[in-house]
Amino acid sequence: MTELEKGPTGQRRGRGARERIISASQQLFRDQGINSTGMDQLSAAAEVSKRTLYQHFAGKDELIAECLRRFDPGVLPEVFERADLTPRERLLAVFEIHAPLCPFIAAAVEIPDPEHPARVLARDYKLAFAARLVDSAREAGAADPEQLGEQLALLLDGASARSRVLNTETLATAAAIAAVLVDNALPAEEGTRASVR
Amino acid sequence: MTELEKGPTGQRRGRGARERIISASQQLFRDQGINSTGMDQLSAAAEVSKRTLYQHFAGKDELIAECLRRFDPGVLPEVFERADLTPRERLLAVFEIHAPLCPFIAAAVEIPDPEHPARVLARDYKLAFAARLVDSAREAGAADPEQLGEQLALLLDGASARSRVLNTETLATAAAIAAVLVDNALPAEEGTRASVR
DNA sequence: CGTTAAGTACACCGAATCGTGTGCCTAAGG
DNA sequence: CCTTAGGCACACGATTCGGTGTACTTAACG
Repeated sequence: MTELEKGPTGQRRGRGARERIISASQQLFRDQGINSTGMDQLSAAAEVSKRTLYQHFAGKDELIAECLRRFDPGVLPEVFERADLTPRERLLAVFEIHAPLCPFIAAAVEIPDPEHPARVLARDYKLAFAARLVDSAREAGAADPEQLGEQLALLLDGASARSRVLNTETLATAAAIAAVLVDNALPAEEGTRASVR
Repeated sequence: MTELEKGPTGQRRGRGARERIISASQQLFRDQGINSTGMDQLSAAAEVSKRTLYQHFAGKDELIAECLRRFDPGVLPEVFERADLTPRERLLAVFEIHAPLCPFIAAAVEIPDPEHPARVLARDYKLAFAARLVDSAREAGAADPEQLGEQLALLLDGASARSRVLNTETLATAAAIAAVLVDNALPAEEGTRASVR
């Protein structure tokens, strides 16, 4: 995962401060929230001098944005690549992945300014993700792919937000809804008897 | 609404500082976020001396909690009382009300500590609201009222969170899903041809 | 009238915020 | 070897944060 840490590859000079900063930030932002995490605490957690921190990132805002940028290749996207699943199964597989509060929602709520780079990024990500759902819906033969994709995206965000408030996992509820929507949107087919759970 | 403000009723002494504080807080918390709103700015906006502020509320935490407590009698609950609607229509009417980011979700995301009074309050509110949806679902004759109520609640939270991230209204998407769910959960009936919009 | 409670004005506190300036060190690369 | 870039330690600064202490004014009630 960190090819800079020990291997003499790429710009092999440093001791990999940048990577440590980003991963520490992602963790702290997730566990404590963005606003509740100070730059001092952050540099301590990353075992990086504060000076180095500011040599890599112009400021906290930029650091936040960079953290969000690195989240994409995390977990979800690979679901869309799974060839062992039918398009229909792929749409539902997204609702099997349990996760803490979506960092993009967190950023959008914690940061008031809609023009903040992190919020623009969050918006872009959500749009891109919905687009992927729409594509899958189209592949699956949905009657109205745009609508189904947008609907599934809303379900995911709902589960994420609601889980945070209730302190309880609510993904199963979203999955049940998704099953209904997919059944309704796809032309009648065998296997429609999918578990509503 | 404010019987203290001018009328010589109750503890009719003060000039109604408390009410001004709360309504100013609700507005600022909504517009700027909780963490981005300082007590100084708040006392200025409420046209109340900072000292008075702290004579009414032991601290910011308590003020936040009180603000959330006052949100309930706002808009939504009255939908459940509308006798001119069928139970079924009542379930769907909830999705007609456009609003900014739900303050309870906002608090749950902005405040890291799950034991914070405001977060406990948010949880309680969401549970109570879902319970009311469940009741309406039962009245409407849903096959599984608990499930339908919980599902509709998730849709509302999803629309709220997603609207914040996308900077776009997404309630219509949630309403469309709700229509499908209600149609599926209620025993076949005339009028099932409700607009999916 | 006088009492009393509500509100005011303003300075002040320690702690935390993001961010810098300075000088030194150390390891990788040629 | 020496150069050089990445990193470090640490003090500092300006601002803001939530919250207080003190002494004063005002208005309602009896």
